[in-house]
Amino acid sequence: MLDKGVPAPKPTRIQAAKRAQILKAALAVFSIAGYRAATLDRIAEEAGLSKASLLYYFAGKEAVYVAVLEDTLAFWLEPLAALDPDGDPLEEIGRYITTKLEMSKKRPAASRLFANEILAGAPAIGRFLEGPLKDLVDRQTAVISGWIDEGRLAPVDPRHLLMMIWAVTQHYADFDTQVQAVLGPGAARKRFSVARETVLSVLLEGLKPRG
Amino acid sequence: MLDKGVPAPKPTRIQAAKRAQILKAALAVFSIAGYRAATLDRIAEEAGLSKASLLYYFAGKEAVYVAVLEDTLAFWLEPLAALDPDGDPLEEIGRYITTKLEMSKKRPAASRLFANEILAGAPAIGRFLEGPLKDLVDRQTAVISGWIDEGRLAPVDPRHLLMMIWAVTQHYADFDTQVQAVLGPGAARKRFSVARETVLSVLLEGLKPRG
DNA sequence: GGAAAACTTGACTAAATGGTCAAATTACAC
DNA sequence: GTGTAATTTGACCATTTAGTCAAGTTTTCC
Repeated sequence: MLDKGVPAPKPTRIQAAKRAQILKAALAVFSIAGYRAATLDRIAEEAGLSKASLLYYFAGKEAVYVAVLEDTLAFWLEPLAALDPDGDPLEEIGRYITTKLEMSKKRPAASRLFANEILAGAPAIGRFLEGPLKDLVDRQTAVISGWIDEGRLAPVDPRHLLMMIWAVTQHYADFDTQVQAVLGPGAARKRFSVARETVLSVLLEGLKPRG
Repeated sequence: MLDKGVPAPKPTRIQAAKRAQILKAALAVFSIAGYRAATLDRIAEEAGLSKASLLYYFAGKEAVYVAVLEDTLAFWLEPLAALDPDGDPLEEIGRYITTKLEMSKKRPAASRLFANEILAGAPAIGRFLEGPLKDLVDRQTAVISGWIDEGRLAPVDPRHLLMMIWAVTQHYADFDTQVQAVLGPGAARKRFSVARETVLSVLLEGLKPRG
């Protein structure tokens, strides 16, 4: 997005490797601390190089941040694009919920990174939200609306349905501290499997076409 | 909690007024920026006094932050404590959801303040989560479990049910930027009323006792 | 093996920011 | 009104941190 100068010189093997290394470290640090509290020194340490060296690969703190966001966005939205219009509605939505919960479990840093960014008012990805994200949501809500029109799903607002699913699934990544505190040390271990059962049970039952 | 020295001298009328004024400004600033990005200069400006003056009323940045959190916590949890064991389960839960959504609409700063704090790992209120909050949740999940045992509610894990409700309702405060971007300028105006309909419809239907 | 390019970093600068303090101003009790 | 306590703040200090740079080291390519 805002990488190289004009003619985009080919990146060396070392550049690719180091940039990936830095992005991994940056995700870890930004997702825990947020943009402002994260420091380049901390990211450099996590990536195993000096701050000056880090700044040889990225133009500045903001450039690192934007790169991490872009690097993670596509991955995070992938499952939504995978909704199959020809599949069974409840199965498709159930699979989407399961996948999103699995992602919250395995890649909580990605979810927290976005949570921090959106909470701060989405200064870096505001355009993305209004553009590509809205487009994807428009497309997939059309699929859901189709299912509703065919009477295979309860009639609810498809956009807000998606938001409910995002809210519930990402909650287990973003607010894990609270989840674990409230569940207590015993139940915290199984939190993701019980969450899956509960969420699937309530949402799928609530979405069944009404007699 | 960590206010005065030993004998707790009586606060003047001016002190009470100024502290309230500062807390209001601090909520606005902390909730948007998070702890680290918020500056005392910004809070002082918002409160209409100098930074030095602000520090006459509070021991330091952290003291202001803790005071704001404490000031907001009880208010935020109030509706949960109001669940009536003798009421109709679906009505009680529906009222809880409606109240929480209403709070997200009217006091989004409070929700965002907690979201930032929990995302950062709850450094300031970790003890509160494990203590008073967990106790309240334990008490109210017992109420819900009672309803389930009586067959008046679908059998779901009551703790995760509460988390679903928190997730969905607070989402509309914490992620409002995303919500508005995805809904588009037209639908954003009515977002809270459509959210209420959708959330109530899906969750209450999903919680009806199963035949 | 040598030169050029790519890479690395310690030392530095400038800006932001939490916090201190002494001096000035205001509020209040009598 | 006068004196004391409460309040206010400009000026200042110390620390943190993003970003620069020149001087070195390593890699690459012939």
